[in-house]
Amino acid sequence: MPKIIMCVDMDAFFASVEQQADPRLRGKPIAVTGSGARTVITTASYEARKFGVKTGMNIYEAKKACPQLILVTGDNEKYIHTCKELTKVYNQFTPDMETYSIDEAFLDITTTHHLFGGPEAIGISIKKIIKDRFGINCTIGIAPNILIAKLASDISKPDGLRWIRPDDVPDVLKDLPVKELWGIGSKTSERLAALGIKTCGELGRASASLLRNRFGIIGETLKLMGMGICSRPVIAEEEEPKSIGHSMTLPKNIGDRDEIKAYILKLSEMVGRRARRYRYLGRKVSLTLRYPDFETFTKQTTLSQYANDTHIIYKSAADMLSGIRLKDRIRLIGVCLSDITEDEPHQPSLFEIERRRKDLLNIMDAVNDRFGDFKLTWASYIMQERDGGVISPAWRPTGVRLTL
DNA sequence: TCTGGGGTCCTAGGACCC
DNA sequence: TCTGGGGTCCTAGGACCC
Repeated sequence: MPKIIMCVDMDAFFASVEQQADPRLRGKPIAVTGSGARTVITTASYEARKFGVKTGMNIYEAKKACPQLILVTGDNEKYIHTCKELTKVYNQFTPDMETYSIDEAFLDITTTHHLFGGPEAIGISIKKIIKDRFGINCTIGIAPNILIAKLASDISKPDGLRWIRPDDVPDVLKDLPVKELWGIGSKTSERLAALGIKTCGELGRASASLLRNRFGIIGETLKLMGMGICSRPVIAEEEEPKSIGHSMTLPKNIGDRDEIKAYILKLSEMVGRRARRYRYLGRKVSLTLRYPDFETFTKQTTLSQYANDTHIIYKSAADMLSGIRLKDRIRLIGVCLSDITEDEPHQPSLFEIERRRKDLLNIMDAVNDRFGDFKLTWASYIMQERDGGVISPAWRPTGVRLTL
């Protein structure tokens, strides 16, 4: 029996939430941005999109496209709150629900839709509840699998509802550019175009061995995607994270290593604190740097033991920095902890506690000695300054991805 | 007043081991 | 009187997603 999967995608989520919160913004071209000096557009309202304002644009570009654009600094708590409320709505219709991102969810309604009058009736209900309760439009796609459900919602935005039944799939895909499929980006579509494959129809008919030769293990998956086949299930349980990282574009490019290290310390503390809060340890630390010309590179090192201590993360990242000859000033710094495992709860011995306290004090002293300019203390600089705790669509309502 | 931040997955080459 | 072959671990980089 074919499954019935629903994709619920909020329309211009952050912008819609802001317009709902402030009636003066309704019907106007607005854009939500981050808080930094060199931020970009996170979400543009549909009124702003008409002028060509797009996600990822810098402020200058966006204002050029739409001079009357109203900029709103994102308020993550609002979006998280709304997202959590939305999951409650979805759970009225099925327990088999995956919060894929902050503004998108997959629902497997295969075994529950008959209780509510069928898939379309559920879609209509969800749209109405969300509109009535939160004042937000959403677009819903219904299909035999996630790939097609997502496509159905993508091609029906905004404020749409589309059910692609199994028999309709070939027709929908026949002339659809491959780039429209979830998982096929610009590079893959270019490589496919070089093989004369532009539409999903062509991809579905392409030679499996040719695709395997050119694309390796994903070759067959590509062909299946072209045919509208996808076996990825709706994953209701939150999975363990694979990495915990933070990065920041600096207010100004910096070349001074001590200044760079101060940022590395701050990012290490953000990473360590999040890992500790959710009881994860990691064994790999990576340091990412970006030059003004946007060249970006990463150094990674394996720790001798799993850890989530700020100073261990900091030390390995700072050591990696020492081994790098910088060709220019730095525009972005990132610190990431990966190879994650759960922290086994255990009673630290008195010895351990004492050792940790000493380590902590030592590192603080060392840091303060070195970066006296920053008047660095745990309380004043690292702990309190949070940079708005950027929310990303990779965020999930519970668990470690709660980066606030 | 150029270009954010959070992730996942895959590949490729080298070191090292048997 | 030339260089097997499989496996794992490691680092680096890239594609893709929201």
